[in-house]
Amino acid sequence: MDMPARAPNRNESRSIVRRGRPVGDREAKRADLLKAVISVIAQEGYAGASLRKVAQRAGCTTGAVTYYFENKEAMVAAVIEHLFDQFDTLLDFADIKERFRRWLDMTGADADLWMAQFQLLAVARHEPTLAVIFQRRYTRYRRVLASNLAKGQSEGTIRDDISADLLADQLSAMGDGWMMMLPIEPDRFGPRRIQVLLDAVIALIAPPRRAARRPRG
Amino acid sequence: MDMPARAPNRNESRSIVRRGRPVGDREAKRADLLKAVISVIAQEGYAGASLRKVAQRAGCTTGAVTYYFENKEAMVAAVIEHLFDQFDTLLDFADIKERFRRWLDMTGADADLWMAQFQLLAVARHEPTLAVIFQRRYTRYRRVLASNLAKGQSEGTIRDDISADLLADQLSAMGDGWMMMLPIEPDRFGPRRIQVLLDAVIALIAPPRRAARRPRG
Amino acid sequence: MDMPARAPNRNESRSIVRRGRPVGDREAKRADLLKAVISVIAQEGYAGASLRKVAQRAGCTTGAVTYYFENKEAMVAAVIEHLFDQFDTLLDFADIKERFRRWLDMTGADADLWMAQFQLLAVARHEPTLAVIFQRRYTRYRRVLASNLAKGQSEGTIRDDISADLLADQLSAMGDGWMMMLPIEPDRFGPRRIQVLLDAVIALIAPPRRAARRPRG
Amino acid sequence: MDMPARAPNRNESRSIVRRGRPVGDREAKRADLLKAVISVIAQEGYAGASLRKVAQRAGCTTGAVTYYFENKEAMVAAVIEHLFDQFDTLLDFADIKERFRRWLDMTGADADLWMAQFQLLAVARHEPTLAVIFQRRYTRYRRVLASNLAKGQSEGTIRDDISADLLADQLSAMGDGWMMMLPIEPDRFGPRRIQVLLDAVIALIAPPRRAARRPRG
DNA sequence: GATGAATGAGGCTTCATTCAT
DNA sequence: CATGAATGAAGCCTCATTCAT
Repeated sequence: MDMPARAPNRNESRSIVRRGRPVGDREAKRADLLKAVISVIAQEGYAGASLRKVAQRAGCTTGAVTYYFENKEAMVAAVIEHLFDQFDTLLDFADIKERFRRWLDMTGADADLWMAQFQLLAVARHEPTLAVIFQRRYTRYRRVLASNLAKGQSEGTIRDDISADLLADQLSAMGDGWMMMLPIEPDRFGPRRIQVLLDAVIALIAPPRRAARRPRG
Repeated sequence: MDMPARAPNRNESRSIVRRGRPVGDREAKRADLLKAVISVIAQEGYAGASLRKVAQRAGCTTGAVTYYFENKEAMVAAVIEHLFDQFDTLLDFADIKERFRRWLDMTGADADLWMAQFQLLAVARHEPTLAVIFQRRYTRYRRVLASNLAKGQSEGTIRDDISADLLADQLSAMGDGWMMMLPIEPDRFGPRRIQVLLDAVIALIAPPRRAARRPRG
Repeated sequence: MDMPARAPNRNESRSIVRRGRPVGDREAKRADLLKAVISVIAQEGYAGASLRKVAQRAGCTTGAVTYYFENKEAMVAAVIEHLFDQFDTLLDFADIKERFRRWLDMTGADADLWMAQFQLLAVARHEPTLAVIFQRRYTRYRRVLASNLAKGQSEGTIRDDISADLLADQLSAMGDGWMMMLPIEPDRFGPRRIQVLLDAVIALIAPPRRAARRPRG
Repeated sequence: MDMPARAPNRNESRSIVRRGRPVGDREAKRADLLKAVISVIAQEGYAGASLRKVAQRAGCTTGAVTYYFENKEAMVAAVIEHLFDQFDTLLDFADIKERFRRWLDMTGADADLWMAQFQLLAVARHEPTLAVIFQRRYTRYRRVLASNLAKGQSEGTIRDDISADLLADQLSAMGDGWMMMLPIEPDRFGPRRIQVLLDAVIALIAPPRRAARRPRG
């Protein structure tokens, strides 16, 4: 029988332990936990993101984590959805330059988001459940991006010799590639360098300059 | 112990090999093990790449693996070097189109290499020892790529309104981004689609059309 | 990365810990473990038979147990087979009385066997893998018992108004029932009482006295 | 706390029930919970009978279970008493054949009772508190059975060469043995086979035929 | 030179239990 | 009355690593 030894009397129990039903709002606590997970994954890698460590960072016990998430897998899935929710806010900025600006800001301020995203992408490769989420949300992301680019093309601010669809694909991949290298070569991604990279992207997708008319004599 | 802990680069190791003497089973066995590691990482993810599984795939015992590699970390380091050795062969093709062609081939034939590379990149994020290797070899890779692009610029086959250095950075990132999504959305990367993507890249870095518009006129 | 902190140097390690390849015979050690499992199950019940406790009783670590048995389930399956192997030795005694005598002895000396058997039977109810083993071996057991009884019937030492098959079924069930109550009411199963019970069984399956004398006429 | 920890026997509880007042939801809810526990134990085994699952099946929260039962142990004890209350109804049928008939019916209709009984018997082996209950109630059960058999002996319908006490013991064990195998080999216990088994039992305890031929003359 | 038995830490999960609300 | 958030121990298992043979 797996009845553990009697729980100690109240006198015996650790003095400060808080038991019983606490106040908190369920959703709020869940959000806190998600933040803790992202933070741990970003800073210690997915392999280091044990439930214990997550609980520790969130300031609760392991049991609490498994109380809010059925599974580790479910927890990670929730994290991925949460991350995309954050990234989707980028899409609200129709202007392509403004969006890159925002992106730039996030790289600095919410670096954890990118780090975690990258780690999870690697994990998702072998976890079909997670892969499905990535497919769904990435597809949506690229679709919006493409439609923005198409608008830019019709306005003449984006080159139109490459379809908006392909451009979206290329830009998305480029962003991912940087996100990927960012943690490995942080020195390469100081604010100034990022600015330069973004400018180059703008140039890359700009319509052929009129200047191009006389480049070579 | 008289065996080297770190896997020397190919260049270094070549030079130390005793001339007249057969290279011995040691190096061969090590190479077999490296292949096994890559295969396991590619197919089961880094998390699934236990020494046991590696040994199993290589058809030997766990002891053998720890005998040939001082450490798991040392083993992984050796794998990374090995992977870059493979990728470096891409750089032998000076022509940009030809290189993309090769890249395309590798994506299909040696898909394991990409998968493993991606997995290890994620791991390296939190393993300074491994991160250093990536920095060193990536930098070298981009330098060669940039010099190739510079040559293309001077020959007028590559647009020169963006510095070769930045172009190399962008292309490298784009390639990484695709490598990253390839395992997640394999359907998006059928041979035909890849062809289209590569054509678009060529267009992206080509000199502005006007030049292209009236070569035939 | 889940490389644990470096293992401590030999100097630091616990003084008496034995590492490296030991001498023992694989099968012998496995048998020892099986005995430990039976002992634990018998004395603490199946619920109390944690791998930890088994290892403790066997004088090794938990890891060792999982080294010898792929699973807890596999371990339990091995135990069941082992138990039936022991019980099968009972079948070597063709004479019905002699067999009961042996059975009596086992009840006293190897009481652990019965206790464990009972516990495992309860568990098997909800573990198909284990249930299959019980079915197979119980069927075999009853078949041999029935053939022994049939021989007794043809020799006139066993009543023949009930088929040997049914008698085997009844006796087997009766034995199981006692095995079941034995741990609950040990006081009811002292040597003397068991003797009485067995005598009663002999009487139960003996040919009707008068009828045997002048069968039908 | 003013609620009773142990579940009183039916007889006892009946007497304490306040006369004029409605029995209240409390007892009803408790009974519902008991049914849920039995159902869970029968279908998932004792190991699977967590408080959570019980609550789930009863359609209430975990807290409710611990509210109605001081302990898991107390809950289980209540279940055992409840089970014996059910079985005791068998004893109301003095006629031996009629009782077996009833027994047969229960095997089919209330199979859960047997399954749970068996599971709990295994658990009780190592839980003195529970074992005591089994001893008390089993003893009572056998006493009534023996007195019934003694009556049969005096009426000449039961063989009298074996004491009623021993016969009760044997029959009880046989029944337990079948109960034990029933979940393991359900195929062996179809309605027809059970009928045959019961007939054989009747034959087993019947007086030697010759006597039966000329009953009392 | 190679093996593989054994270790022990740590990961995920389940569970009975407590108690503020 | 009744709930359900939170606890913390324990269970099973996997793994990198060590080392006698």
